[in-house]
Amino acid sequence: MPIGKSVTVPELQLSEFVPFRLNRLAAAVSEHLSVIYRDRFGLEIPEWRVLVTIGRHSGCTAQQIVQSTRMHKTRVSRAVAALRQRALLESAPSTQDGRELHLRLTPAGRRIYASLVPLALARESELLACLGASQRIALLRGIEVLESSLGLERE
Amino acid sequence: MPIGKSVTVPELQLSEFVPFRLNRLAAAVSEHLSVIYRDRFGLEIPEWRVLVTIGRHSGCTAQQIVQSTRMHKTRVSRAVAALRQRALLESAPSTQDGRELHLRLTPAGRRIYASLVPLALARESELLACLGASQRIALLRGIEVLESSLGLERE
DNA sequence: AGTAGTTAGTTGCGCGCGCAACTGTCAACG
DNA sequence: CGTTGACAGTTGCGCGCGCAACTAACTACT
Repeated sequence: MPIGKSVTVPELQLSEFVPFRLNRLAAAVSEHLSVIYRDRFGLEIPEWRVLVTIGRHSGCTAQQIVQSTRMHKTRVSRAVAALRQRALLESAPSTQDGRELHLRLTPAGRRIYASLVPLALARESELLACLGASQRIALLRGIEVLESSLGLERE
Repeated sequence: MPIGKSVTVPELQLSEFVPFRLNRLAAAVSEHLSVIYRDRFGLEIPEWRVLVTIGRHSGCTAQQIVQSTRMHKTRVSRAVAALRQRALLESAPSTQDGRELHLRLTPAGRRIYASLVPLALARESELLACLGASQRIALLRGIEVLESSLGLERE
């Protein structure tokens, strides 16, 4: 047995720690994107997500938005209320299930959706433009593996 | 000119939209990690980050933590206050600059730090275990490119 | 030395979030 | 048919966050 401390204390450099880096990166990407939905249309992230989901899946319910976005149901509820307040969406009770509300965009909501989507997609392309084609594929593949490992995107 | 709609409205599937996926992934990873620092030690993310930073860079100032973590200075200030409250760190005014406070872990803080770091590193390894070696390298490389493209990790 | 501008850190305030509890509706079962 | 439990969606509450304003201390310039 050697004398003295033989164990080296492991070091944790936060800027190389993957969970921290992912959080910081996600925050920066959100900030980068927010000029599209916040500065130009006065939407916050929850509203933006709800708007986009309903725009793609007209007539869906809040519960479906909860499942697909993994947002808390109160967050969805409040985002829906805010969009309804601004007359960007309307809700109608389901005929089959009186608890559910089917959500649809109003014409005003569709107009915003139609102008927002191309801008957001362009912003995404712009974000990924710093990556080569194979780099981009590898990155997305890695994210995909992590997602399924963590049980995300189950539907 | 063709008759009818010739433009196809671009679609945005949230679950394939990179900014959304990054946010969702980062949240899941944080959740996955939080059992280490929250459930076992009652620390929240800001406290955890401050603790780890001071553990690595003893005597640093709050401002240095702000720069390296990119947290808002009020968040750092409150995390420092919480850790001081629990007697996990102590602060001493700088002799060169009376505005600065040099932060050090107390023995109790060092004990927590010493038990926390190996657990966190193990959790990180566990997270990345679903990736092959080359996949992992490619993912981290992609993250790195995005970080520098967004102006992160400037120091 | 005195003043103006800057910086480190703290604090009051409003707001959005998640939790827990609630209402109303549906399905199952005796 | 009435009761029980589950589910969709909303709301009251406490809390942590970021913003803006503040104090105190440093720097620069005259």
